[in-house]
Amino acid sequence: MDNRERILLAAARVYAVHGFRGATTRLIANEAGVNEVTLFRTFGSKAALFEAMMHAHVAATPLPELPDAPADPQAELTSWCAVMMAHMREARSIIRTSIGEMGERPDAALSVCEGPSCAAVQLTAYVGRLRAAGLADETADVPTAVSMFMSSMFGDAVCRDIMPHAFPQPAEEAPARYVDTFLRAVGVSRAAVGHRIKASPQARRAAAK
Amino acid sequence: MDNRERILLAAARVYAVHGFRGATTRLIANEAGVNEVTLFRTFGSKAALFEAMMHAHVAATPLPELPDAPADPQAELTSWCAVMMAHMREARSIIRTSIGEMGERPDAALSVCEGPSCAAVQLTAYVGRLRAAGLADETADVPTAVSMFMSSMFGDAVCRDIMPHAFPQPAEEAPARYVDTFLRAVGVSRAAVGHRIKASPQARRAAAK
DNA sequence: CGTGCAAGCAAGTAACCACTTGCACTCACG
DNA sequence: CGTGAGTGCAAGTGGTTACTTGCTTGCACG
Repeated sequence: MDNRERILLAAARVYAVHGFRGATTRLIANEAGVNEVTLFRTFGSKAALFEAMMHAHVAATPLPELPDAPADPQAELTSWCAVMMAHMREARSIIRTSIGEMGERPDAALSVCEGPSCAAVQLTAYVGRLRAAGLADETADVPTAVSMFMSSMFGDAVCRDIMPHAFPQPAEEAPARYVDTFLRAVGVSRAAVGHRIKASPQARRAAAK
Repeated sequence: MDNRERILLAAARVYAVHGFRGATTRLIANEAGVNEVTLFRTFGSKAALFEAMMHAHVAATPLPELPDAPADPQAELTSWCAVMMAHMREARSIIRTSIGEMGERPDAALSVCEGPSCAAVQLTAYVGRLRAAGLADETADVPTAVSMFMSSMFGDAVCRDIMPHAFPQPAEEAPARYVDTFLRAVGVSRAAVGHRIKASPQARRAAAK
């Protein structure tokens, strides 16, 4: 691992705890085990360093995907949700700090919210496919359900460690429970899914993969 | 309005934008229209000023209450939810900043989360009363539903202004829609409520108030 | 061997910060 | 009128911060 990478990782760690103002170049250099001057020679300025850090961070976390042809919504959504939450939980300190600095540095917060935004679009499209396949209730308030589901995932991943009493179920059970409640809200019952999967050639094809 | 109050309000405004480190005593004094020295003579130190500011802030926002005897869950929860969200939305900048400084100043974040925590307890108790009155499904996963509902309210109130696309419904419709989805999740249908209210003397008493 | 590049080290600079001190002013209250 | 509390103003203190400069060291490569 070269110095550049070491500094980027150290900057992320220090930023997560102390914020932009509190993350002094001295602290970062110590954490990275390099001389403070090296930091300036490599990145030019503190601001440039943090820009590079944010960019590297979002580039390193790819979104999970939802299948084009839904076969088992409960299982597919649960694993998708678990991966999303794991990503967000891992970055929770950086997310919190970035959101907290929204007033001073909007760019950081916006780049952090990019991932969840794309995920919401993905999820909405997936529910659209469920509907097209006749698996979801046509009258459900899908936008509201999606937004509540995303809020729950985000809130759990980012806040569980600081206010654990707000999340009664154990962390490993949470994705399945959120998905369960979400599916009920958009009118996808287990019975209906089992019934339709047998009836729908599209779903049968997907399940056969 | 005396100087002390003026400084407290100015401190809240500056803190909401710049955070603890960024909220310099000079900035606060300018914002309050007083001399910087007055700030130190009144509060002693910057830390003491912010402690007083946080204390004054939580003392100034009382929680809304849910009725002891549920009569119209949909209406009661919607107005409760609207008041809660209005409170949180008004303090959203301070909430964001405090949460962002969790790593450095845990006290601030915890005092900010105090209100929503009490609200969750209130809500859970209310659903318990719905169950006791035979108005809610005994098999529903109430803790998960409550936690998702709280996350949705919190997320909407705190994040809607910075990522509006994540909240598709207009702000004024959101409480009713969240409550609707929540009630479905805990098995309270409008039909069942109407039916049981006529049958339950407890509910009739409450409705007569 | 010599050349050049990357890195460390020591020191310094200009700005900013929380906080202090000393003095002058004002104004209600006796 | 006098006194004391509350405030403003100017200046300063010690510490921290981002960033710079000048010099030295180690090491790969021709």
